[in-house]
Amino acid sequence: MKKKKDENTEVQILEAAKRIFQTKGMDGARMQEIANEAGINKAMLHYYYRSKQLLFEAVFKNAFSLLAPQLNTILNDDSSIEEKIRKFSSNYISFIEKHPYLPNFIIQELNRNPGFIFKMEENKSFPNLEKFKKQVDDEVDKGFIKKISAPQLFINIMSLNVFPFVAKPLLQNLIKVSDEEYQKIVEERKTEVANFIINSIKI
Amino acid sequence: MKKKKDENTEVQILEAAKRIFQTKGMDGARMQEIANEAGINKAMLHYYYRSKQLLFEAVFKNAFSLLAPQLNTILNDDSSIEEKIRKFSSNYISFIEKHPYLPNFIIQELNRNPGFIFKMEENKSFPNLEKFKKQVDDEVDKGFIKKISAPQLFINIMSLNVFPFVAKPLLQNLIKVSDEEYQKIVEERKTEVANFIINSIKI
DNA sequence: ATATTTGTTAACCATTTGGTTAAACTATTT
DNA sequence: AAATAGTTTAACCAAATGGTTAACAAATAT
Repeated sequence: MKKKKDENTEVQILEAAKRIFQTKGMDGARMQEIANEAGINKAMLHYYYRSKQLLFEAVFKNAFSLLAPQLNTILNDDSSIEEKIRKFSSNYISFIEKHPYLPNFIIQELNRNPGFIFKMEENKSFPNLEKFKKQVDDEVDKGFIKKISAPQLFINIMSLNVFPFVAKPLLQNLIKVSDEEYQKIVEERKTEVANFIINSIKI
Repeated sequence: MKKKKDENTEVQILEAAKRIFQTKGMDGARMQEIANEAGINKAMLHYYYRSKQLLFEAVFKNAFSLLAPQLNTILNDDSSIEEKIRKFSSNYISFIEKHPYLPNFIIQELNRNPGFIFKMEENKSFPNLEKFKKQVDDEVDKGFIKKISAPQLFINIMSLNVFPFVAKPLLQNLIKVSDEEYQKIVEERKTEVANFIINSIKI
């Protein structure tokens, strides 16, 4: 076997670590397994990332920085609340279909270690609710939408969009449908969710 | 130290295991930690439950059997859809406030091992959606509520009620509130969620 | 060309971990 | 009270695990 300076060994490790950590979580993942997945020696993981903890943090930050911009769609954007809800619901579901393990990974690891989110807050692209809050209050005042607090509306939007992915194994078995049927239901939700929310808040 | 046949050593182990498994998950939990929590020797865990896997399954089944009856409230009950939604949202949030780790535990472990739910399905109290489905279709036909499919409505109800607990570390930091304020917001949701849903589906 | 830095590996190491064992202790049966 | 069955413990064990080391190879600098 030849050895060559492979500029992206570091990247390959991160990609492999992403796959393993996102499916097995920090505790369930094994360094050896990540090395195998990357097709390299275990010592390389430590050479590039020092420890399991640091490698994990690199993966987590990476995952979070994918999710954050999605949230900003709904928060910092000049369209109306109604437009935002439609755009977000459709975009977000499409986005997660491309990264199915992402929401669960983030939620699971934040529950394991809630203090972890503070490391994310430093990031300048950390989602900020201020603008959304002002806008909701404003549209309520002007009588465009029914009275609702911005945090509650935000929680509702997130819940309806994210939960079906996070709880897929449970929901799918409760409503007793195949993978394909569940997939179809989720697909429908790209418009269904927005309609449901707007129905509820419109005057 | 005196030894006495303690009829509930087995129960104490289960209680300790519940606390540890529900906070750390299967992979993060350590048998020694469970033994310490129960105040007994590690060998006892194996004496009563054979292996970590079996102890875990006992805990999981126990947790699931707490949750299942809550779901049946909404599924097999003779009140109207509207009443069901109000009752469920209020009851369920109260219930989880008493068992805060439960939903996350179940969801996390089902994601780790989706095949696991089949072991639950055998249980006769496993929630069944048939009645709810009929009822929704019926009320839609009669024009009591807007057109919506039962699975979508069910997913919406579950999402709005469960997600705020599962994603607490994330949501709380996004809307930037203290523990007490978040707690207050969740409390409000006992009625807020039901109103939100009913607003959306009522004619 | 040669020295030096960077990348890579196999072998190794200390600790942790789930699980076992054999003996002791307690309760129950005879 | 002696035998038996059930409960508990300390000590032990093998495998797994995160991490290190020393030697070697490739690329880069001198």
